[in-house]
Amino acid sequence: MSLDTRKSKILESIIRDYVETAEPVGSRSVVRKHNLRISAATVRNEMADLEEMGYLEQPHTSAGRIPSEMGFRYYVDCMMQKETLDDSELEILHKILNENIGEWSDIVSKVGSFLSQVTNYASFVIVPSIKLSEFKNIQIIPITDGKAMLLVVTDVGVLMHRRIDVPSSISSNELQLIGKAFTRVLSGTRLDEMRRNELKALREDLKNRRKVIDKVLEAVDVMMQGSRDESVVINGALNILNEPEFKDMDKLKRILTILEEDILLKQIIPEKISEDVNITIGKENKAEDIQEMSLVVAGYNNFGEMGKIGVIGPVRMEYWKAAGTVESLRNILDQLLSKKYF
Amino acid sequence: MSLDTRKSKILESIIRDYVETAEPVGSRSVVRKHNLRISAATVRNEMADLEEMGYLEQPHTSAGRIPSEMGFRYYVDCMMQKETLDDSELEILHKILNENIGEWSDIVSKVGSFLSQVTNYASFVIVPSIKLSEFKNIQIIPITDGKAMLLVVTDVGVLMHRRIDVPSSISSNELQLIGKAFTRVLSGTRLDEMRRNELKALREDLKNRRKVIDKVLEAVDVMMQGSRDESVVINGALNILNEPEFKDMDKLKRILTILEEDILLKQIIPEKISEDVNITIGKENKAEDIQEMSLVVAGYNNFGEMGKIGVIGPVRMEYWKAAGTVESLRNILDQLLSKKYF
DNA sequence: ATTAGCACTCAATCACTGAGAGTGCTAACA
DNA sequence: TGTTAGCACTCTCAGTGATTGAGTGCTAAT
Repeated sequence: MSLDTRKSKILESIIRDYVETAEPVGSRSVVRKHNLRISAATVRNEMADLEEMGYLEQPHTSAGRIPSEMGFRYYVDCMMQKETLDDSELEILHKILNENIGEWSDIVSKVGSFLSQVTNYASFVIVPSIKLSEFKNIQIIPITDGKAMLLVVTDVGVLMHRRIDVPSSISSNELQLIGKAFTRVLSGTRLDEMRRNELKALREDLKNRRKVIDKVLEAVDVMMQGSRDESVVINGALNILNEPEFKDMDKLKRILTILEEDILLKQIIPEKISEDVNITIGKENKAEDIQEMSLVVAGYNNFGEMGKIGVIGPVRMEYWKAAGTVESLRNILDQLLSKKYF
Repeated sequence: MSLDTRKSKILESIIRDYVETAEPVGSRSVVRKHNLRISAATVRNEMADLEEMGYLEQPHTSAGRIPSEMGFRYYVDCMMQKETLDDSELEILHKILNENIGEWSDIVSKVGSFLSQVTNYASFVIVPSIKLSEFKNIQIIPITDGKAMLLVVTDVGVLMHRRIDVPSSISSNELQLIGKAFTRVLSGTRLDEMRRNELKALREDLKNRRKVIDKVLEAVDVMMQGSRDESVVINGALNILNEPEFKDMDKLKRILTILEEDILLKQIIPEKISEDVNITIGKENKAEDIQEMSLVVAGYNNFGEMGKIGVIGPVRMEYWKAAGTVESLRNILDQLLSKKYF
């Protein structure tokens, strides 16, 4: 259902006012602030229409109107212009990205922190699990008598390390040899296929060092378990303290608990999202706990797997800004990753 | 100044009641709940005395009394019996510690999480910087053309890794050689003394690979910067949402912001602490931001440096439980570390 | 020294009121 | 026919007593 120009203008005015002030918007202030050339009475009539259509609602008879979730949905679908990063923001972003080109996880956390700062909502970045990447190199480095460090480098450069016990009789050189043997056999193998592979050959190759091999396999197994899940980086969760709709302690606690716990957050974000920026508003969210919140999510391409980046905030959200910023940052992540920089 | 038995009993009753209910305690309820064999009127007289001495205060004339910070201090210094972990808690703890003996940082975060769960306050563990440990082993592992991973293992087993650029002409073997050369020269050197050391000799040794060496040194430098500071692990910050004294949004936000930011938290914890469990109550804290909170901190021995573990909560804190738990966990950390398990 | 009794104090709660914001409706107007 | 001015109406919010009840401090009796 489409609205005529005037109704659209009024709806937009109300949305912008309400998002800014968190107060119901009256007919007078619509006319005043957006100096439309019509009277408050006319606006009142239109507002009554919009309410009947379901785009607005009234907290009580003598209050102004606030946009319904359906109203926000209409705005997002039919009227919204994404507002991209302005020059000063871009400058900050580039400064951040050039600062200290460390691990990929550094970039992710920096971009996430930037996102939450620019939008003033909680941001999240989901980095897909690395289970599909390949072994590149395996090393065993002695630490002390009987202790060694197992290092695994994958083709996308992710490093996993874990302490293992080794017989104290074994020499540094031998450990190196064992590492090399592993590397030789497993190099190029997908991590999740490792078990089925030529471990027999490896055992054969190093049959007199079965103990170390077992330890290594055990450790690799634990690593796999640890890296099986996607990881989540959350930033700016405390931003919701600024939103008047969460002055209630119980609500606040529920939401903050979710925003603090990676696992809980993951369960909340829609599994399937489209290529574009995805917006789910209030009750559109499946997860009960966040039916008073909105999500703005985009997927980025992380070595073939889909990662996700987005913000979570109140239904009364600056969707235009959030959507624009999330989209920009998604593109930046895509770009950084496609460079094969890492 | 010491109190007679009856005054002590009354003070303790009031403290326990107030800590539990967060409400001022009246003379009647003191008699009732702790069935003392004296009348409310007598208690009133004693309470008036205690107030004059500064151990109690009255929010307003017709309210009961609440313990002053001085009252808590007296209780902590002269009356408190630390309440250690009970059997079921100990069982949980041991289960947790046996679960998955991974990195030292895993242990720290598990112990921290346990601490916050048992006490219902925010817990923190400060792990001292590793700058005083020694190089053990340096490796350079090629990842792709022109990219390699630099690995540094120290004697206490801490691993640092960082990607570096290398000339794409260089071979895997050569990288290994360079790593070995570094290891040979730097092994046993304290990390913070590295710069002054025989880097010249190293340069001589590998004069044709100056570029790689510079990259490595640069990377090590960045690593040093990153590991110069002690690290902080915070758990259960949201516990303060349960405390009625923080229903005020501004207060809440100030505190939570501190509890979210490692750096801010570090600034708050006293530099110098004694061997025993340290308790600072309300305004005893130097940091202005937490003058409505109390700290319970103990130091543990982390390879010769002092680490810290503790909780932060409202002045109305269960000091007996907090102090006992912090002390127990400090001892556990000490024990784990002295085992040279890592 | 302890206690019972009593007057007193003060926060918290509730009902009431007036002000103000905003609406819906009606009638007049272009 | 669409727009507007005007007005009565509704509902929230802030402020004002009035009331209640918990708890005290003091005094006089034990």
